Amino acid sequence: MKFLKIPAATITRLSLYTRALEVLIRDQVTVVSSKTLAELCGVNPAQIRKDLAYFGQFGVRGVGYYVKELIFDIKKILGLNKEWSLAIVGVGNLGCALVAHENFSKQGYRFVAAFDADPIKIGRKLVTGLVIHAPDKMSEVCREKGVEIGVICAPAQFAQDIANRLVEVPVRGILNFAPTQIQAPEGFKVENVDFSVKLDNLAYHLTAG
Amino acid sequence: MKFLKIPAATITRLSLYTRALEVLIRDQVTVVSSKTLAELCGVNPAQIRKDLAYFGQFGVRGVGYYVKELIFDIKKILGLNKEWSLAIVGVGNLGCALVAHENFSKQGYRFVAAFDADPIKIGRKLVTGLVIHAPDKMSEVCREKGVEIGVICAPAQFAQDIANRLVEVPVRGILNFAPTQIQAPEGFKVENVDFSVKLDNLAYHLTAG
DNA sequence: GCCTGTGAAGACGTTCACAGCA
DNA sequence: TGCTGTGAACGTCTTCACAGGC
Repeated sequence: MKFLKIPAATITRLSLYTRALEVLIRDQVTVVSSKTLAELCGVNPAQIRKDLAYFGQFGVRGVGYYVKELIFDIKKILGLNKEWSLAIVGVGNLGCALVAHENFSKQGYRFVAAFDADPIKIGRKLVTGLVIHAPDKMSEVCREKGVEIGVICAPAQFAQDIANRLVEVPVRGILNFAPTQIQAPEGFKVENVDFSVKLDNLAYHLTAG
Repeated sequence: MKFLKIPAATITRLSLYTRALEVLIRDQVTVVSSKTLAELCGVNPAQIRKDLAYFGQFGVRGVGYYVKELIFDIKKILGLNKEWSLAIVGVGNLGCALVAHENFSKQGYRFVAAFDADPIKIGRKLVTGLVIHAPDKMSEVCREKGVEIGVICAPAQFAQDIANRLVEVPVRGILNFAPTQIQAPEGFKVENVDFSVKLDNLAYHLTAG
């Protein structure tokens, strides 16, 4: 069923489903219905069934879904049955925190390279042992380390420039923490993590609603 | 026009518009058309006009929008014409990075309280001078400091418990960085900042697309 | 009986196309 | 002429409702 267009929201939800399923595994639950899983994720049961239906049939009628099988299948769909190599660009407070953050490694995302424009930082090591390189080493180091995803964690005014370098390397995708829209070539995937926008959303709802 | 339902995506875009407008102000641009602004934000021009139309009429036909007026109006809509008081709960690497992050203060978001369950951290001060309190002081300290928004930056397994405390204080909204869905009472606003999910999205697109 | 898988219906958001106005 | 403001058309996503199968 891969040929029909899959909503972006479906992919995001699949990611949430794996989390809920991991909790179920920890609790020794072996089978789950779309109804139960839906409650855990805060979505509609039909939504779950439809999301899964884009990729095949994973359940047993009258029974539900086998938790371990389902999580395996979803992870395979998402491409989480491999390790992904990341590079961090900009190792300020936030960048360092991300590299050290255990959620990434738990999920199979490994930081294998680090870059910063600050001459004082270049050559120094992060707590993980990762050496900080100058930005002009980006192509060389990223290719050598097989970097697939670049994580931009620099001030907004440098973000586009960094993105251009990452596209040139080439890496395959970018996770952008800088509060700015990044232009990238057609087909090149950029995901934004934008907490200012989320805060503004809160501010709006607390003001108006 | 406040009585008709406003799409969540509209609010998110308003936030992006302010950013683009701030760049225009820096570049001394005084008037902008929906077409130009749309290009800067990567959206459709009609989308911008429709988004603004939910809240009134801000442009001049045949001319466009006056940049300074428009940014003022949008900020007012979003509730950014005041300062917001935040509390950070969980001052690990990421929590510290957020408190120190200048994007928050630039936008009028101030961290006025900090909490952590680690006994070693309690009583210590962050680089900003903020004292770290024990979680059981949450009600007392938050009320005293007038905290409006709680920022959860603790491991996933503690997030719901922290959220419950924050709801009890009560704060008015929650920004959640923990990778888990938080249950909150009807009408209580929770925004999630979820970089694992964003990475999973990248992984999917790099695998399938 | 129970729960999945799925076409059809409904809700929602975006884009078009043009009327209205400087 | 140029650009906003907006109803109508379009497309997309979500939910319903039930057929299919254990």
